[in-house]
Amino acid sequence: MKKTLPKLIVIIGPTATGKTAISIALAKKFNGSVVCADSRQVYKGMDIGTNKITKKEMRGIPHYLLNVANPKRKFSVGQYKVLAEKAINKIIKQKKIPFLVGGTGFYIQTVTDNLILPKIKPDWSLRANLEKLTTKQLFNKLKEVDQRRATDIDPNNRRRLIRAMEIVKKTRKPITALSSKKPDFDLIFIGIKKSNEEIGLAIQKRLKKRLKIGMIAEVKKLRKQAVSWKRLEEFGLEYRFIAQYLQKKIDYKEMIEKIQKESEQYGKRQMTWFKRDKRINWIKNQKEAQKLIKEFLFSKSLF
RNA sequence: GCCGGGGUAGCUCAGUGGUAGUAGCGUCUCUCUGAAAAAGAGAAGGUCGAUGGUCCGAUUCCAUUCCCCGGCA
Repeated sequence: MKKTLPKLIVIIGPTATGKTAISIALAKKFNGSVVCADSRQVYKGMDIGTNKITKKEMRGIPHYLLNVANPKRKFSVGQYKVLAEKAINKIIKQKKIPFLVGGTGFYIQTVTDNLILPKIKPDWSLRANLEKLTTKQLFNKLKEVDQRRATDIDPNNRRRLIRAMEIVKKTRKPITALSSKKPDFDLIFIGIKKSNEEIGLAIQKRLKKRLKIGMIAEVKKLRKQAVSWKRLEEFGLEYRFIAQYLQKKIDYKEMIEKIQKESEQYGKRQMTWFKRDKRINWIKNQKEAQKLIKEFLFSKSLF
């Protein structure tokens, strides 16, 4: 007898496709709570710039994994996975349906595929040291200490090389094969797809609106809270270019153009990630999603 | 109208008498196990404004012509 896993509904899609609106409607309909999967919305005080849902827009649906990190500190997938699973289990205990909603593919995958991440936290001073080596040196070093990982890693990708070295140095042994456990949930993936043109227009519209309601002021406020310019640059998109604008490195028009363009590119990159996952049911509208979820939740399992 | 600068990849520009550049940006494809709005890889695009001439050979030299920019009038 196969034990039945708790159900998890995953809603993904690139930026500006209306994930938020659809997820609220669906959560309302199916007694759900939302777990956000967005690598920037986890930070406190980053609301307008990340397009974070407002209290009002939630319409009473509980949201988890928003505002769980301090923007001055670095947050990462490892932390995300722990917190997200905790939230999902809490929702299940309340006899509600968890909706995992967001655009950060890696964060989502870590939960849906139950990836086993090496339990080594980032060590920023070690990384700074390794950063001094050339890419080739890093790769050769890794080959010495961990043959296996050296065969499947991208030898040009310094960031990955450094991470791999970090793990070996801390554990003092080679990295075990990358792996995942059996998933903890019965999953359905719903993807919201739109044309690049539609996305471009939606980005434009929402950018205009957010500038009006104080997106620049939000960045100034973060600065007052001692978030460095460098840190703001790291966040990318609106935070990066507003920071550059406030430092007079670019003018207002340029700021808008860059946010627009890079947001569009970001959306395409998100699609590159999502396209690989054949489990995703791509939908055009809310109705299709509703139908899929209804079947998923109520039809008797055939196994 | 005169003087000067320019018209080469979607854009900004390199460049050379023997049919153009590993250029930057963009575009497309892709990778992805603790920075993921991150980081990395690959590919496709021009026949060098137009016409005529010199030359074995012109994108490169010459002439004419069209267009753009700056200055003078």
